[in-house]
Amino acid sequence: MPELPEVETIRRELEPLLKGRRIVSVNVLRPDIVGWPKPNAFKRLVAGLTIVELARRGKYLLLRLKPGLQNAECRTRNAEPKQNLLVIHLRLSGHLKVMDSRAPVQRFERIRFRLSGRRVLVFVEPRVLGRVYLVSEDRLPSVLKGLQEMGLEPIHRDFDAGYLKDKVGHRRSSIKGLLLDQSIAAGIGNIYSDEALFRSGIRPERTAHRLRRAEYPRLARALREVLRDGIRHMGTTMSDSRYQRPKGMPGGFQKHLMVFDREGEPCRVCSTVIKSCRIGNRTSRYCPKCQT
DNA sequence: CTTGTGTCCTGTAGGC
DNA sequence: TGCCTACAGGACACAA
Repeated sequence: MPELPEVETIRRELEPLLKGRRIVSVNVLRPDIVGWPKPNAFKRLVAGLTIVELARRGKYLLLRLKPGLQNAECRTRNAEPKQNLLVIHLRLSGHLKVMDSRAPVQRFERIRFRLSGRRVLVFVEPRVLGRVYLVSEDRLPSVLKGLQEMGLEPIHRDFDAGYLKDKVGHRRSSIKGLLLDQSIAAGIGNIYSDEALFRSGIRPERTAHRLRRAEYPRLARALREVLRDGIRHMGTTMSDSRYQRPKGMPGGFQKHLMVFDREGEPCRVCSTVIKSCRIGNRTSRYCPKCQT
């Protein structure tokens, strides 16, 4: 469930807890979670590096690392290509916790990073779809194609009606499906696409190339605003979702959802019953009256 | 290039 | 009560 607002909230809350800490060692409980390189190399290369900064691109969390300065071991390590980014993707159910180093193994714990200062960073991921990668900045495009081909984030200043029309104006699939494509609008998932389509009055199954000219600015604006609102409320925590902030707190945007997870309930604007439909193997919710 | 479909993986909700 | 199936979701591989 983590989409851009959830990952951004995690980034903001994690940064003060992780910045300046050294990764002492790594415990990999589920090797499948390590996307690159092989788990053993991952463990060896990440140990000893210091976290200097947390960044985010779409739904990817990026921990910028630098070699430790004092020990001699680092000089030999510098001869290898510099592995300076720890990339984490939470996929559907992943979350990150910073805890005391004595904390017991968590339910669904997949990886534990032991940190300086008696802390640990724990990656909890029930569905084992999330991934961690250790890459150098220059190899990022070849290892993580999704990051390389990522489109603009709707909160980027250049994301506007013109950009959106260029990307989807000629395409014949549903606008909903296209909004989930990270090469078009980075960071959008099922929740925020449904909400943005509601706000712009567009039905999810509408074919992109048949959108009217006036609908592009509305959609671009709705995407931008729904993400900003999501960030402001620190993300969406559904009753059945595992999204939580690093200290276990829920987000607050679920109280503001207009359509997502509301099928069968009355529209908050016009009281019409919210409907749902399947688009490319995903569920989409909309108001039949407010959205045309 | 574009589009749709299946897969990864596991817990949980709902049906019977 | 307990078993079974469907479903959830993001990214990507693959076929048409």
